[in-house]
Parts: sequence; C-alpha cells; structure tokens
Amino acid sequence: MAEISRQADAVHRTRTPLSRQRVLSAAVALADEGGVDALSMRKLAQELGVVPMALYKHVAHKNELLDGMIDVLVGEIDPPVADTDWKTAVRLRVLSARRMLLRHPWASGIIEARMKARAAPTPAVLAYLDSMIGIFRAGGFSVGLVHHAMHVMGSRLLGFSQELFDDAPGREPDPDAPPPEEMAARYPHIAELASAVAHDAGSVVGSGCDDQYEFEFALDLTLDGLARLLP
Amino acid sequence: MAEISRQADAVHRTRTPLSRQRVLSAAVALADEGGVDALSMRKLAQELGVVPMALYKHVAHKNELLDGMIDVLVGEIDPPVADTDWKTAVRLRVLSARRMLLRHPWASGIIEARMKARAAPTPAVLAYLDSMIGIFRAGGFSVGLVHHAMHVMGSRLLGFSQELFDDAPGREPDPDAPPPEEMAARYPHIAELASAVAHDAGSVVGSGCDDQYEFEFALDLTLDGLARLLP
DNA sequence: ACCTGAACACCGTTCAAGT
DNA sequence: ACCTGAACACCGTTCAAGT
Repeated sequence: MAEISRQADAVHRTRTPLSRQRVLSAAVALADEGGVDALSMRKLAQELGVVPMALYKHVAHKNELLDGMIDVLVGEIDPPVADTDWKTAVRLRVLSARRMLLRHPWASGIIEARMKARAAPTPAVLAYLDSMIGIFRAGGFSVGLVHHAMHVMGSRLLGFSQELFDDAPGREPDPDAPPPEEMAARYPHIAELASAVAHDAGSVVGSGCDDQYEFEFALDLTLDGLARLLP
Repeated sequence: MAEISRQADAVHRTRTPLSRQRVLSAAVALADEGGVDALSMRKLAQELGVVPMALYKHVAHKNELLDGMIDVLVGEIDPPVADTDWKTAVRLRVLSARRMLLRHPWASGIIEARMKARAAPTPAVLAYLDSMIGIFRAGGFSVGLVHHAMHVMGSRLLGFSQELFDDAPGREPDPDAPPPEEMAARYPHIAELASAVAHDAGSVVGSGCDDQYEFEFALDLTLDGLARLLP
C-alpha cells in the first residue's frame, strides 16, 4: 500500500524537474522510512522517478549527498534563545538538537561516519558550532575555557546521547542467549542494576530507562561542571 | 613490498588449519592495516590463503565476525586496579580503554554501528560493564546512582572521545573551501578560538589540540561531578 | 559429509554511445 | 551539449555441484 503510493509519487514527480533541494529532501525522507541502509543512489533515483545517473547532476557523489542531508538536519535545530543566561541557552539548544536527532535516528550515524572519515565539518555544522561558542563567550567564558568546554560537550552539543549500549525495549531476545539466571550469575552487578531499574519504572515494559531523563541528567551534570570553572 | 610479504604470509598460513581465533586475529590485523573499509570477507579470506566460503565455518556471518573482533579488543583493556578509591580505579581503566581505542582507530566505529543496530552487547562488553558497575558500587554509589553514572559516562567508559569533529592535522585542505579570511568573517567565534589554540600550542603544527589532555579534562570533570553526588 | 566454485542480488561510479 | 544505458569492480551470502 505504501508501495503503491510511493510509485504514484515517483510517477508524479517525474514532471517536476530535479533540484538539489528535492534530491536532499527525498534522501532524508527515504532514510526516515527505511534507515540509512535503505538509502542507496539507485533506490533514491527510483523514488524520484529518475535514472540513477541523473542524481550526479546535483550531487558529485554519495558523500556529498550525505553532507547535504546533514545540513538539512542541522537547519532543523532551533536558533538560540536570546535574553537568557548561557546555561539555559546552551541547554535549550542542545535539547532542540536532540529532538531533531530523535526525529531522524539515522542522523547520528552519518554524522559520526563523516567525522571518522576526517572530513571537514559541513557549513551548517560550522555555523552551529560558531553560534554555540558565541553563547559561551557571551556568558563569560575565556577563549581557553570555551575550548575545553567544546571538547567536554563534544557530540552532546548536537544532541548525541553517547550511550554505550541501547537498552531500549523491542529487541527480540537472542534465541541462543544464556538464560536469565545464568546471566545474573555471570554479571551480578548488571543484574542488580537492571532489576532495580525495572522495578523502579513501574508500568514501563522492558527497559525501565527514561532516556530523556538520563540525557538531561548527564547534560546538567556537564553544564554544572563547566559553570564551576567560571571565575 | 608489503604486498609481497603479505602474499608469502598467506601461502604459509595455508598449512596451519583455520580457527575462529586465527580468523579474528587476521581480521583485527587487516582492519589495523587498512581501516574497517578494507575489511571484507573476501579480502580476509585472501589474506588467510583460503576460499571466502571457508570463513563461514568459523563465523556465521560478517556481523558475528565483527562481534568477535570487539571481544578481542575489549580483552586488551587492563583489568581493574585493586586497592584504590573508585575514582582512580575508573579513571585508570577508562584511560586503558582509550589506549586500546587509539591502537585500533576503527574500533569505535564498529562498536557504535553494532549499538545502533540495537544488538545486545557482546559477552566481553557485558563483563567490562559489570566490572565497572562493581567499582562504583564498592565506592559507595547506590544502585540508582550508579545507573545514572553509567548513563553519564556512556561510551566514554570505553574510551570514546565523542568529539564533534576531528581537528587533527593531516587533513588535506579542501580545494574549493572558502579562503581563511572569508571563513573568519563567517565564523568569527571559531576563528578566535582556533587562532588562540594554535598560538597556545607553540611547536605543534596544524591543530593545537592536545587530544589526550582534552579527554582527561572531560573525564575528570565528569568524575568530579559524579563524586559530588555521593552522600 | 565436507568443501567450494559459480551464481545471485545488490552497491557506487565510469564511460561511451545515443540524442 | 546533454542525457543515459551498459558495464566495471566490488560486496555478503546462497546453493548446488564436486569430492
């Protein structure tokens, strides 16, 4: 059913000419639908009712497509709120970035992949970082201190949650995983923590973690730590 | 030349029978050499002087290969130091994890990819986390507090530096990047920070960032923040 | 029963042929 | 000059044929 309407869309879109903006929007939509693995030049072209090579008129190669997508996403982050202290301004903006990231769960993957390829930040990311540095500077941070602050915040500035593992529910239990009692014997501290958190959560099924709460907890601990460095 | 000795290795290894351990070691070595992009089932088989399908006797599929590699890497992290306070113990272990990560720069990529695929942590990672939780518990953290602590530490527990972009030197300047003066006009706060850091670094060419210093700065700020939560 | 070559269904991108 | 189909060099994995 989704298949049929997508086909119709593709046929319809054949009329309107391709543009970089339309290519990027379609790429974001495609990744939103099926994850970043579902995003290939060939599938994107099909979605747009166009031959694969036609895309190369608007993006030089796939990496440039990914760059453009990142800029689209960073453009979705709210601008800084004026007339507040630095801590509130940073906090609100980071939480806005996090909402963007939750809307596009695949985004952190391509941003990190880009970073690991040692590519320079995209213009939109540079503008975002520049604005963030500006907030710290206006809040009284020296240049040296804001440098450390940017490193401390790291990818959390863009709303990354930097979990070590995803404990969200909905994971199908591994059929050949050891039984719970054996797990508890082998990893007693994890078991203690997991049972306490599960009990604590009450109605929440599966993982008892409130990811939003934990994110804000870590963010506030970090911001408070930075505030303590101010003269 | 490296090509020739690798070929000789491959021929020699044909004699000794394949084992899961040998497959994993060769995979780690291959990734160390050429990055994770250079690691394919086909190239790995060639390196081992074996037909690609022979690998599937020892790993069910590529994801299981990656899992095995992660366990090899986590096994390289030093065991916890006994007879110290929790903060020192955590600090030393995280710094050991970071040294492992610096030896294998591709490791964070596959660990994060695994996490994003919502796969359960590997046994070695579970054991590592269990041991870390144990250190916090012995240090007087309640179950609830250690839960928050694990979220706050996040992937930094494994030595991840969670930078937003890699400012290391050695990046070839983008030929169609805007000239420095235009960059400075467009991103004034980044320019101010960059010039101050570069001046500060003295002899260091390119990026003036001391990544190790910044990592420890962020780690200590986090640990101090956690210490302040203890009763 | 074990091993393995060919084949399948993809991928990003090049390039030459068609308009 | 523009557009595009076929082709190239890969990839992980299936499967049937060979020993």
